[in-house]
Amino acid sequence: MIVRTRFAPSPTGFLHIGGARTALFSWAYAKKHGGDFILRIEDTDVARSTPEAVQAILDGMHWLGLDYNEGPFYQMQRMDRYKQVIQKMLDEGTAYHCYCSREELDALRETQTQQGLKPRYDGRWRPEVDKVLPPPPQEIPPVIRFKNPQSGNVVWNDLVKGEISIANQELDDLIIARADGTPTYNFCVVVDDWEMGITQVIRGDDHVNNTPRQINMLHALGATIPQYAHLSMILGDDGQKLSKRHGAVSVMQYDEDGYLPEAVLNYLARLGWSHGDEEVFSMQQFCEWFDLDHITPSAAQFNTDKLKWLNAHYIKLADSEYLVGDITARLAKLGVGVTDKPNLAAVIDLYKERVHTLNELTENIAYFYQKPAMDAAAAEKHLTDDIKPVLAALVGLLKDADWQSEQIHHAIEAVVTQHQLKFPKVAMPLRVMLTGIAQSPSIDQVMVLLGKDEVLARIESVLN
RNA sequence: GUCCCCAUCGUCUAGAGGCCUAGGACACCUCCCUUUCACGGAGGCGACCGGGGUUCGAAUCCCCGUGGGGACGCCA
Repeated sequence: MIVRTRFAPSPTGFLHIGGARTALFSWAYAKKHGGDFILRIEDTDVARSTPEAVQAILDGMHWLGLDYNEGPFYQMQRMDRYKQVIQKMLDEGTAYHCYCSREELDALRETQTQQGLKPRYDGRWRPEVDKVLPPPPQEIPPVIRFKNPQSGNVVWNDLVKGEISIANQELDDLIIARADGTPTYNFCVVVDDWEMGITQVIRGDDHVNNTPRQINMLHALGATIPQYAHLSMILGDDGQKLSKRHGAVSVMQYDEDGYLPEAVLNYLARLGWSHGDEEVFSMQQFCEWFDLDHITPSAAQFNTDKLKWLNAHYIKLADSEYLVGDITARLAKLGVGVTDKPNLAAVIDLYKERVHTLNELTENIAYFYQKPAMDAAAAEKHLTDDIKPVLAALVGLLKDADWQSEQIHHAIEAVVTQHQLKFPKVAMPLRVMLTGIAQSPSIDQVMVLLGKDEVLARIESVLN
């Protein structure tokens, strides 16, 4: 049987890190087994779903490179089909009308909670043999409920958590269609997973409690039950639950913050899943290795430091020419226009082994394209009066130098020897004058890229 | 409250009864490299939640406890 997995977000916000990992695992599982990965937008909550959120999810998927074989399907466009199935269930007696008002339900819940009971529908409109139902009140438009089995257990072998068993007594007759006729989440999922031929449902473990209800409905429809794999949640860096109020950010924020999708993907792959001691691997390798057996059933705390480490790794690996477009855009955001004088790819080459994010890279190289503001503390420490004559002497040598890093190095060596100094004594003030700060790559290489005119101009503007 | 789930270094994890004196990675510390800062290299620190079983033998299996999380919507 061909593997078919799906990612089914509701468009009520951006694609966050947890959703991204769920999507990644579903995607990888399909790839691994040569199956299909389907994107389904669960937009039946009309009040909260927005087209912007749909776009945000699509953008996130695209940035990560999670492509889908089918979809996106929109549940709102499948209303007719849901209604047909509901009618079928009504006809077959596996669903029924319930005329409870919201107020009545609220009151019921309150009493149960006060009594220390689990709040659930008491089945007052559930038809039974020999049970006499009251006449339907005219003023209340009914909802439709699923007639859940009342005894026995629903048991499934969760591909991540192992066997899970929930008693039907714990479940109540859930609403599958609202008073206005629109079907609800648990029902749409059932119909869609069934009709889309989903073989493995890989989703967040906040759905564990929905699973027995869905299995019961699947049974009522005579559908095949897919396998389920419930992924544990991802906690924030501080170990706290991620929420809109606390720490949850769009995956696109990582783009914004200077992370490469390769790094985010690799990081997410290792969060809750492992393949022995492997830490760094491509998505192709991941798809070959991926399995549900090695997913941790416990929640995982996000670790930005490790993500940064991976990001640094992928930045080092990245082709500098390839990064030019991205870095140009990031520089523009800082108000820095790239010129062709120092070749940007060459500048990136010089810096990409030293940074953890593309933003860091961008900030570090800005001085190549605009005069840097000089760090006062660094200037005070290194750019002392006694060194200025030495620098003036260096300027003289530099003017005649062939502009290669070796020649520049020789020039510095020459003044260093002549004045009986250590190399850093001259290199440090040069750094401060040229880059604004006391840390940079080899100063001669910086000077090569900066160009003779610019180097002399920056030095002389300080000396004069 | 009820039900469900989870539990190895600070963090992500390896571990399917003897391979465990518990391995790797991030972070941290030390040293090396060095023209500063990084990068890189070599070391170091650091964990099986507690208690009972089962077994010749348990991080691994079972039970109880404790702690954490999730779910209990005409949200998804």
